[in-house]
Amino acid sequence: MRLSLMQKTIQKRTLKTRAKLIAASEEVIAKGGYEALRVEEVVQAAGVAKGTFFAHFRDKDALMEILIGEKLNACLTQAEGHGTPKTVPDLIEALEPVHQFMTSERYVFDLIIRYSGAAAVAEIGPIAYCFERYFRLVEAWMQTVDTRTDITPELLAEGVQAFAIQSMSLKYCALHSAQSFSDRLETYLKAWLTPAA
Amino acid sequence: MRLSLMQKTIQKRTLKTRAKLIAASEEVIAKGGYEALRVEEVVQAAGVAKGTFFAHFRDKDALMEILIGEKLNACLTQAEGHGTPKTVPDLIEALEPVHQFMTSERYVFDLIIRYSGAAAVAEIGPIAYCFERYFRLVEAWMQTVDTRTDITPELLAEGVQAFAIQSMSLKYCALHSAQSFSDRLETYLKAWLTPAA
DNA sequence: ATGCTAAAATGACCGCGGTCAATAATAAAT
DNA sequence: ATTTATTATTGACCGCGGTCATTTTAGCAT
Repeated sequence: MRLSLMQKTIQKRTLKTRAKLIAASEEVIAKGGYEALRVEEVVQAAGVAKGTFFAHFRDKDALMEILIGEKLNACLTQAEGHGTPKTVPDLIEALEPVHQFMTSERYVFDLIIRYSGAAAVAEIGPIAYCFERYFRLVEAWMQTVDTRTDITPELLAEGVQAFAIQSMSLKYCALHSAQSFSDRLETYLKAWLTPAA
Repeated sequence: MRLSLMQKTIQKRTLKTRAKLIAASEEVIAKGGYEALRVEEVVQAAGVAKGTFFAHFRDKDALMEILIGEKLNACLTQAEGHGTPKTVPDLIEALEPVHQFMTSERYVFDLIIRYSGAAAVAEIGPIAYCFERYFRLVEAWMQTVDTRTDITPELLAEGVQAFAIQSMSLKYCALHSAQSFSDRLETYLKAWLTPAA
């Protein structure tokens, strides 16, 4: 007999259904992008009922967090493989895949920003995890790039993140479309990492 | 007879209906906050049909932009009245009403971020306008605060904005709740405005 | 006053995310 | 193999934002 405090056993079919849902979602997204995804379309493609979807994911955003988080992680892995950058342009180039994906769709950018923070320490979501990973990566790089030394690498990295987000935001702002994303970020980071006065 | 190219005349009742809708919205928000606002509740309180709402506002977000933009403008006016700040803590104090309102509700913060950029130069929305105003205000202050001089006040102001947003974001992140909003922003701004190396 | 036309208001309707009581399938115990 | 307790699935249903063909009203011309 099972003890009352035992954790609920997960049936094999649960994993299969979940995999079907994820696969169907990726199919739908490959066809029309993230924004156009409809839960009804996903469950139809997966061959399950609508209620099943919400038994596997808290809501539509939770699925998006997983899918976008996966992609983001792949981009971060790619960035890590770039080799430690030595200059600001090099740093920007190394992070390019990440920034590229984050601004691939307005919907994606907004969702990432919305879930970039962990609502509770206990349950850090996929995207919050990616932000932490981005931060740690840049922090490590800060010791190889030739920067100012009056503040900690941690603070330097937080600043890089802040300026990267600012630059991405301005990509969607018609008032500041004179400069390209890379140029703007370069201006910011030079001023942040190597101040002259 | 009216000419075909004449602009459509606006009837008096249009203004009255719009005013009723705005007033009803403010009432509803005063009761339960921005997030809990339901269009159905607003139109019921205003005594009009649902379709009327959407004849006056493109969508629910458009109404929110107007209402939140109004509040933001009031906060900015208050900030302007504070007198030109001379130190970083003073700068933070001067901007406090603005930051306070922006983080009064998670829903409000997300909406502000989402509409902070003007989608098209032609149609700059209320919130994008406030961002521009915030930026100009800080830019002007940059000439009185004792800062580094190697970069333009414009760039300095953009950085202040970026760090303010970063600090507000982290307010909603349980992983970084050790520091308070003001302390974190102060750390950022000191490093940004008065680098030591 | 009356007729006419453009503007404004209406509410039934739709799309889509999300819920939940009922039902089916699974795995363990006998 | 049968029973039983638990987990997974189902689909009718709801809430709420948004649409649009139809109706009502305002304002001008006669």
